Amino acid sequence: MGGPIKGRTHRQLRIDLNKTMIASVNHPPLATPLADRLTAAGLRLTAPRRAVATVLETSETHLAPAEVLERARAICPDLGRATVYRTIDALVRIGALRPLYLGDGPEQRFALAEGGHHHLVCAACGTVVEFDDCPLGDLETTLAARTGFRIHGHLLELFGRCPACA
Amino acid sequence: MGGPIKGRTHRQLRIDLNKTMIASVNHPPLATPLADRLTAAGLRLTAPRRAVATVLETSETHLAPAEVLERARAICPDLGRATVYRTIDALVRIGALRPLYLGDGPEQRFALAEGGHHHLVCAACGTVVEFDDCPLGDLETTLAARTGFRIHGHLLELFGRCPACA
DNA sequence: TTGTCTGCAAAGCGTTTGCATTTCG
DNA sequence: CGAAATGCAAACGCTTTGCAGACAA
Repeated sequence: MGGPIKGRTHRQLRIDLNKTMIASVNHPPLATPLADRLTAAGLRLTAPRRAVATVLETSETHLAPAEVLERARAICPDLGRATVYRTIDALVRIGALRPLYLGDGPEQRFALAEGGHHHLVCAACGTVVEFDDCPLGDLETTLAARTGFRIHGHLLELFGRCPACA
Repeated sequence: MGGPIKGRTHRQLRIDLNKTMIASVNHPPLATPLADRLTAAGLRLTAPRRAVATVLETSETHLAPAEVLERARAICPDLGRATVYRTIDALVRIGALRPLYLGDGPEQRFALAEGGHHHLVCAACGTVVEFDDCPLGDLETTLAARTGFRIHGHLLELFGRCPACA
């Protein structure tokens, strides 16, 4: 039977490759608060939205809607599921948040759109190693000029097998 | 009301940046047939699996399970939904296929794991521009050496707004 | 032959929607 | 005050699972 893809857990490690990395350090995002992004986009800033924004901004990992709901309820107890989805939708459309897929279940996960996200994903066990630096500054510039896109950030996922699964 | 993220369609364009691109051309994957990968992994090669593998290999775009089912039925008429999901699961776990998210609906999409996939995604309308070259060869090598991962391929998604939506 | 794989249909569950009410501006 | 946003709960639709039969090796 097709094995349980679900068996894979959502683990995230973080490594610092500064010493061995190429160049062009990508400093962490300035993290203009998501709340500001909402108002700047002409959307109303409500308590539920503020709670969702705060959770997304302060999380160390890439959250799924259910996790956002759970954590945000600590700030805004009456928060409803639907509002979480709707707020995330809004943030994605404004370009403040971006969807991503880490391969450990059918739920969607999100990350701040600003800056870059770099993952090393194990196809077998779902382990995700995150690293901070990457040499994509030039590419972003080139592509922006060439295509007319306004680029907010990027996601780089290297896919393979971790030492334990290889 | 939270706008319909669904309103965004799954469009894919393709551009050739050879002329303006940096260097390090990433030649297309050798595409060891997916069917071979299955047998190599000790899995049985059945007609349904062969059909799914063929569809995934020959598609120009990144398919969702429902699309794979539809197309594969042209080859294997009795193919069932469950088998498509199970086969995709198997392919992901052996590292031949990789999940990805393009932001235009809740369904998962997949791409061959070998080689690279490079997208320029518009946060507003969901348009995806695909490009073929990227300068990540060195990074893959460095990371593989540093982390012990065996890297099959990568996904690079630049997130922003297309000219029309900006 | 035998354990794997398949199709079917039901179950599961993450996401979306309708609507009356509340809230921001 | 008027439009936008919210919560609830039902509706949806994609994905997974149980099982008996079919099939690769």
